Amino acid sequence: MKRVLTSGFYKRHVLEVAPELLGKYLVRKYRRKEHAYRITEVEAYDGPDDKACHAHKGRTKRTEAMFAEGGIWYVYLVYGMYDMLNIVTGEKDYPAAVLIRGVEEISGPGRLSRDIRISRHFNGKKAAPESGLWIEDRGEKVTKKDIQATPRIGVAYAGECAKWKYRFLLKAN
DNA sequence: ACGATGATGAAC
DNA sequence: TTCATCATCGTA
Repeated sequence: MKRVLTSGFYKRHVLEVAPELLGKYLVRKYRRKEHAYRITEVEAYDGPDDKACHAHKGRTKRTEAMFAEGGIWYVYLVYGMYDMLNIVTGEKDYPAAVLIRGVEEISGPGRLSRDIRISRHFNGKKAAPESGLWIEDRGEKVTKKDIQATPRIGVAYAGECAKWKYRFLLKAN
């Protein structure tokens, strides 16, 4: 059973959406072929009070996509080299998103976007088959005890927020 | 352990 | 317009 996730799934609180993305499939259509990757690691970025969230300083040109309603991509460049892939969550005008940090067989968000040919041209696009990049539920059941929560990576600058357990991983079998 | 590499936002 | 900063990776 395959079901494409639609805006109803994404238009909820980011902390509800993030762990549910584990075990779902990121699907990339490229040159008429579909490639699916099982999501194993995500991080939540939640609104203006989260100092690790780009939008905590306010609405800017870069973060504009984060303020859209849930279900669109937010992609941006980091360290001058790598594009980070995020899916926006929640209602319009509330900035929150989930960073897709790892999928099976590919480690690291920088390699992920490079290997499956994602770049900033997806920024602001909808997560749907028409855009060539979306997420599917393939019927896998993931329960709370399959999931581990830890602090986020690479956000030491965020003070207190750096300690929040907003990173979710599938435990190894 | 560290350099590559460039957009971003804030300060001057 | 200049500067420090950065949600990373590959080579050492």
